[in-house]
Amino acid sequence: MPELPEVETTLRGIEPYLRNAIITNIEVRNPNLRWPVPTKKLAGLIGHEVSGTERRAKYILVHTLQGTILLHLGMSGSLSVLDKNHSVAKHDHIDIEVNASKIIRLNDPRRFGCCLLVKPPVFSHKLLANLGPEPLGADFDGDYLFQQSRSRAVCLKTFIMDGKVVVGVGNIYASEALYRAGLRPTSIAKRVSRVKYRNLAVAIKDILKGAIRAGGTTLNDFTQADGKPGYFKQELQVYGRSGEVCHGCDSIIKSKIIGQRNTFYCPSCQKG
DNA sequence: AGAGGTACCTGGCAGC
DNA sequence: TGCTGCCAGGTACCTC
Repeated sequence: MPELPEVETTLRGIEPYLRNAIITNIEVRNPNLRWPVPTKKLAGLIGHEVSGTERRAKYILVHTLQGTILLHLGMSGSLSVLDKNHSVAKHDHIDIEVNASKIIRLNDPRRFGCCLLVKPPVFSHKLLANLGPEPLGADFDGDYLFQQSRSRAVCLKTFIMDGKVVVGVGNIYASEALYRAGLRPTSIAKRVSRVKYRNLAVAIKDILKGAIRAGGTTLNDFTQADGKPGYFKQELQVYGRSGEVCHGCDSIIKSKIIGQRNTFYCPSCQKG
């Protein structure tokens, strides 16, 4: 479900409720996420104030002076803001209650997400230490991609989905960015030119910004923190469209498994 | 070092 | 209606 735009959309939805809020309770109904949820350690945050929130890659960080809650939504997770005492549904694993009035609720059917407590220095944590640059940051551009790719014999799509290269480009937006840049997902990363990487970097930024503006992509079950769907699905050019006509020419969109993930492209528009 | 495969888990859907 | 098999937005970790 969530790629970078969905995580960013989620953070924007919950941030107003967390800003300077006092954590008044943390309820863990099911600690069996990707890694065991440290219920007791999290309880140590009760009574303390949220000092800030941020996103790094697809992680949401909720800072307090006692430690940082590190949240990941995995494939199927979502966070929503609800009134305290809102009824509990299936897969509602964790509630973070703030100001004794609202709860930030994690629902994650597949339980690939995580909720950990990290002590400073937060960015030295194993999960954060080796991440590549943010795609929307100034240090991510075509020259960087070109330089990183010189020793890489993997498919271009696998390369841009590698979190050590750049974070936040998941399966949907990888296909979309490659389409926008006119590049074949199966091209070998180290054989792609600097000029093409410049186009690709711009395409990645544009796609992600557009998706954030639309509130993310809702395929089956993604909703923003207020329960509304994202509207980027209408703007998808290739993802999920195999067998349909390309919006840019008369060709039929194809799909191919690359790195165990379904990949969509136009054989005519993407020759690079 | 880099490439490729496996594992974690539930739910929805197509096909029988 | 119910069963089976397949697919799904992520990514750490293992082996080669």
